[in-house]
Amino acid sequence: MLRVSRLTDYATVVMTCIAASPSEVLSTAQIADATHLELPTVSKLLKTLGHAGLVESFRGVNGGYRLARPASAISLAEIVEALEGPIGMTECGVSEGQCDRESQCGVRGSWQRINSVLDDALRAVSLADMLRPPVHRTRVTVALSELKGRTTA
Amino acid sequence: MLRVSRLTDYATVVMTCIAASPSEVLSTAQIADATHLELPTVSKLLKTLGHAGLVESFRGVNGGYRLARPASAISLAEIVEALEGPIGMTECGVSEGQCDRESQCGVRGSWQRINSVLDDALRAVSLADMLRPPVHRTRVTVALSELKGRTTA
DNA sequence: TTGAATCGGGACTAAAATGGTACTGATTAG
DNA sequence: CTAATCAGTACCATTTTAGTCCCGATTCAA
Repeated sequence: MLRVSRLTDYATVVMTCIAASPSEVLSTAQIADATHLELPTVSKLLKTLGHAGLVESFRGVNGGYRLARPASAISLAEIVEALEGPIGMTECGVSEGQCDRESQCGVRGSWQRINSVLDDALRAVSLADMLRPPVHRTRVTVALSELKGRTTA
Repeated sequence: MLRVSRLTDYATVVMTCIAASPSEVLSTAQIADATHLELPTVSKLLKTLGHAGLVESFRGVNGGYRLARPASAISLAEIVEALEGPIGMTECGVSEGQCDRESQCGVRGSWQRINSVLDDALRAVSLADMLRPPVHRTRVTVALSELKGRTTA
């Protein structure tokens, strides 16, 4: 099964939880409580998300976290990248010459194409989309038509 | 980084290698040599691919492997599924109630949508596509327009 | 000024997945 | 009958991942 790490999965839940109360500063404890995740885990996630510039932190009493930008301006891709680094499904890009046949180039090219499709799909889903009930969502469709235009060349 | 396991990556290389010599029976040793992968690793991969019905095996002297179907009828998705099971990026489907808010439903829905895009993209790339040089490939484009039609509803 | 609440950063541990290896048995061709 | 080859299983080492803990820094408020 292709997968995203469990922490990344959690991160989307945490981000959605924060997005559900915009303009409120939520403490780690509140978020952990609401999401039913362990507090140290949530803390670690928020630290990472903060480094990525996705949430703002406030120290001291009544401190906590808030979205750094409106939910509509934060994409699923950014959350994934914050936790896992650049989006990609293989390590072809880094490791060299494990198969020097011309066929291998085709393999690499195909994977890169898959990566690109996935990346665009992730980029097309915003945090605001994730807040909405799962029906009648249309942003992915929009993204795919853009994508079609782009890859037709 | 989102990823597919290294073995899955290897499997695509092995499959492409076999596809490059259609109607020939290649031994594990030949394939290992051509792909620069360890022989036991290739052996393990081929067994798995055989179970999935993607390659045919022949025992005994001059035995080996051959594609079970034409390369154009084998998709990247099938290779991935053979190695990793059903395609999906999260385990939301199995684990229950880790977050009982309505927001969580949005998260799950979004991930399922991503899964679907990815699945379709993988299904749109055939082994024959991977044999071709990486320029002027058009199948993904075709697939995306189909996909657009499908998700527009 | 003091203390409590809270984030920040890093180190650490335990568990799981992964990749790779070895060995033994079954099958087939010559 | 023998050598070549696939089939199956069990095993081990390494890496990655998840999760926890600790302590310092910061802020608010009494």
